[in-house]
Amino acid sequence: MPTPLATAHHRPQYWLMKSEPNECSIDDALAAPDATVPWTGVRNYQARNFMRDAMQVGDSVLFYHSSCPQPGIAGIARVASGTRPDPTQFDPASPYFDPRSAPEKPRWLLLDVQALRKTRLLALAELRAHPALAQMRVLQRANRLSITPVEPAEWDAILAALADPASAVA
DNA sequence: GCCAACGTTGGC
DNA sequence: GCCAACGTTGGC
Repeated sequence: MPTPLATAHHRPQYWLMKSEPNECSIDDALAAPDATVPWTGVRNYQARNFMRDAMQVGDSVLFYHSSCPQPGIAGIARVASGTRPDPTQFDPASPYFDPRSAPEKPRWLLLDVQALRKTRLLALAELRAHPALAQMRVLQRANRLSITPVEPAEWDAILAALADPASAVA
């Protein structure tokens, strides 16, 4: 799906990025130097194009834990660099190795993500139950994109839910 | 481990 | 360029 990029005013500035916590959890990201990790392993063209064409340094990121016992939003982060080739595509020992990609013509990109803080886990079920998030991209059925834009109103609703201890599940 | 959904591949 | 087969994602 094309993203409107014609004017800076309409460029998405909020994103949700999925990470498998047994690969890189919010704690892992916070423990990294400068709390910054290279976002390796994106192997989907749409997600790559978001990084390449739309995401900019300073954009806000919901750090989402996926493929784990407790999927949901686990922290807040920011885009910390522009894109560069993802070195794992050239590494035969990496699970992200892509034999069809050549260093002189890299197929896959990454950017740096800086973790800002850990939040309480805003579980997937809680996201689904929130009326303001009904249209949220990541909640649409069978969404497999690892990077999705987040609407400003959705961002606000999520931050409000994160800040509201009454809505926290013990 | 199951399986629905969807992206990618490759034969034609 | 079609489309069936295949692989992957990711919640459950």
